[in-house]
Amino acid sequence: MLSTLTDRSTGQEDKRRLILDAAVRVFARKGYHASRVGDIAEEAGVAHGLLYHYFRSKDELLETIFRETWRDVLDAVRAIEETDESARERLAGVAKILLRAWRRDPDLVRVLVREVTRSSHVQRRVEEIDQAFAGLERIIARGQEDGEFRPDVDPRMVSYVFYGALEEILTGWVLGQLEDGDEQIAAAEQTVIEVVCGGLALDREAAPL
Amino acid sequence: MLSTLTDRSTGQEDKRRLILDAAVRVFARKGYHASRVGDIAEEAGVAHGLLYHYFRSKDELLETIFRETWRDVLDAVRAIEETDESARERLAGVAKILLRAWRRDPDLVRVLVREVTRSSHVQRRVEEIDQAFAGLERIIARGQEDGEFRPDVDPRMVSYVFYGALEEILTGWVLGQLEDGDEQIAAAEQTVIEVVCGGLALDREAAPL
Amino acid sequence: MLSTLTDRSTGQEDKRRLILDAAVRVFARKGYHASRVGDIAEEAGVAHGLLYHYFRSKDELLETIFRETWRDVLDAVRAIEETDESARERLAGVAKILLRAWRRDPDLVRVLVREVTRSSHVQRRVEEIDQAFAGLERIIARGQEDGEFRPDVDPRMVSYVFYGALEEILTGWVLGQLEDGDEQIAAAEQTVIEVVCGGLALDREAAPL
Amino acid sequence: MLSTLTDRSTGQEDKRRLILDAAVRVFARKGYHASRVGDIAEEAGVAHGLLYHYFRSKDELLETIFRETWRDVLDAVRAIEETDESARERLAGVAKILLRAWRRDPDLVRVLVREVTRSSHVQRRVEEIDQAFAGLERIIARGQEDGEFRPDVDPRMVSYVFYGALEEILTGWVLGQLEDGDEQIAAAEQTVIEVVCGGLALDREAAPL
DNA sequence: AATGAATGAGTTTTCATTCAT
DNA sequence: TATGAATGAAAACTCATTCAT
Repeated sequence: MLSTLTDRSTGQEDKRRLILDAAVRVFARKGYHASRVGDIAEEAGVAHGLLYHYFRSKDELLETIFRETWRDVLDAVRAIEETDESARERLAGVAKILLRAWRRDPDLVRVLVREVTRSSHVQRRVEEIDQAFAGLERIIARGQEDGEFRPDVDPRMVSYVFYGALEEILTGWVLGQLEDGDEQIAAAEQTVIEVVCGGLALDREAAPL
Repeated sequence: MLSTLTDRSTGQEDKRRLILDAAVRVFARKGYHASRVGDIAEEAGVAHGLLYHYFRSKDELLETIFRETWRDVLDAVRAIEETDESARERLAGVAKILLRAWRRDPDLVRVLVREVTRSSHVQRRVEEIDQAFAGLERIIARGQEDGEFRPDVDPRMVSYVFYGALEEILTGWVLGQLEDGDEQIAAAEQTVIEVVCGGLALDREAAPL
Repeated sequence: MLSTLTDRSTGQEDKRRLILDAAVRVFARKGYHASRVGDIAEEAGVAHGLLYHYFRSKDELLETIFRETWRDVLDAVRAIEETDESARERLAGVAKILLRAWRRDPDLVRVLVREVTRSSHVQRRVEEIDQAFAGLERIIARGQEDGEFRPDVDPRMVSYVFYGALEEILTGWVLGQLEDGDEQIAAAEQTVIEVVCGGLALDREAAPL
Repeated sequence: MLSTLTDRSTGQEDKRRLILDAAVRVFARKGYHASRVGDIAEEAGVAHGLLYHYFRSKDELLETIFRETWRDVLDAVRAIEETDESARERLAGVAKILLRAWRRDPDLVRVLVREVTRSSHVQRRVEEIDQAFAGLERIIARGQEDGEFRPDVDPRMVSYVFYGALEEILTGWVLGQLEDGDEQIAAAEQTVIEVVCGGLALDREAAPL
């Protein structure tokens, strides 16, 4: 179920969803390129021709997975933006969503991390991703405006630092190079927040390189 | 020239190197999958059959690019480890090497950033990459032992945060979503160091999530 | 039509059969190795991709030709085994089937004779061939038990002598080194039977080498 | 050593012979088509380029093996023709040479049986083979003239029967479907002679089919 | 909606052969 | 003689996509 990432599952299991979920599993197992359309159809239990009733191409399948997932993330980030929390709490919220996705739906994360995030298929980072970055940037900028974060760093750059940190940890889990027990996942969240928000704290300002 | 990444160019231009360099250019231009073996041979000015004299397959070509590049990075990280600098200065050194690679050899960075997924898929993150991570981890752990960094975070996890931040910024440049003027490159270095090392500073210790 | 060898043609002409028949013609014309998959597809009037819908490889095509042909031969040999004829008459029946195949379907015989080596190389002589040999052996052994043939020779060895004689004659025809008019074909049958069955006659027993 | 077939080894081991012998071993092991020129060169311990000093092509290598072997066989058959033996003894001599070759040089027989005998490379049966057949035919015809063999069968056809029987037995040994202990080899010789010469005996004449 | 037979463009790889040294 | 780097023709096979049913 795609939407488990942010837990917005609708429960409806039509053929389209069947195919999409099968695609996630197959892509996770063999990688996008090594996955044949027939594999996905077989996994979904339908004829491979049917796939083309719902999706224009194999590529669109991947892009759809991508887009739908990020739409959820985007919604979640927006919801966080609308809370009354501190910037630090907001970033912690985002970290929690992304890192806990690994527990919720490892296959999906596997696909997103391995195939999409830096994919050259989806030539330009899909719009949704950019908007998630923009959300992060706004959270950070607001933190600066509110005097919570030091104002002398570019919030856009910091959003890259923050997102990159999260993604690298997910990658470590995907590739099995980082332990991913419940404790480690919690520790990961805390470390990222401690380090990044610690580094953004006001009294750190103007430290000479 | 592969070795420009860390400036260890030997000047020798044998056929093997010729092919490797051509591959970097072609992969950078069209992406690994869209690059035909014939394109690479043509770019190198040799018959495509010769390619198989030096490399087992198109895939081994990519793997070699990864391996050789990371071997250079690894050497550079080791050299940094052997200096008398502070942990912060050492991390700054690593950041400088990785981020300035974008200026030195954008094609190479383009390939490395865009095809990481393939390298890690095909051959689970080359050993050299792991060792570079281990170097980062040692630098951080030493910083903790020396009382420069707070001791309550897992150095391994922090190495992921640090490396992820750098990689994401490179990705931003590769995808054209982040400005990459000389100023911005310098700013990127400073921001990463400020934020991460700031967050690792001693007085940040034990801040509640 | 493959089955013309023993005249069991069903008349159904599905694509699979179309391809198989085309393969026989093309292999007969150019030899297995010199035949390109595209040639066969063209001869069959289908796209070459379709070939892989029905057969795993070019090799499986040849193997199938062998297997199906020998299955027919096997059936015919079994039918002969079930008659009330003398051993000599039974062997004559087998000789007739194999030698007259040259008239019925020269292309098929051409392929079988010229590519035996490949069939036996790739897949150690199809099971069907072995069973046909076993049938011959049983016919001969029965002839010995019934007192028709001398009992002091190994029936297995004799089946090789008998089959080898037939195959060599077919080879002579295929290579154009032996005349193959109707008369000669009849003479070949008679000669093989005369010589082999003559040599197996009871009063020949125990002749010193 | 090629010439072991009829034991005419000269003892000289020049590079040409080295390559030829290596080729026999490699062809025997992997089959002609699967054998690469490089394999043969490696087996011979020379650079593969050298092969082209002695032979025009890979094909000529096979043809040479073929031709040289059959020249030996041909000489042996001629020697037999010049003896004072009976036709039966002469045929026994030929059978002995061919069947015992399996013991002397199994690799060579393997190659001859699997790659050449019905090969489509050597489109036309090499002249030497034809001459060996002709020798057999003369022996048989002489047997008929001398009143040793029945005159009512075509000697040419009988030479095919005789040779085919021998070749099929060799094939059985090559493919491992026939036991090839010393006893069995002797039995094979005896069986072939008993059956074929028995069938050619005078009193068998005119038996109705 | 659903099927799966049919299509055919597209590319890596192999390997015999050549040739400069 | 001897080497092995260099060449390039040649072909099997894959698989996304279409479409008649």
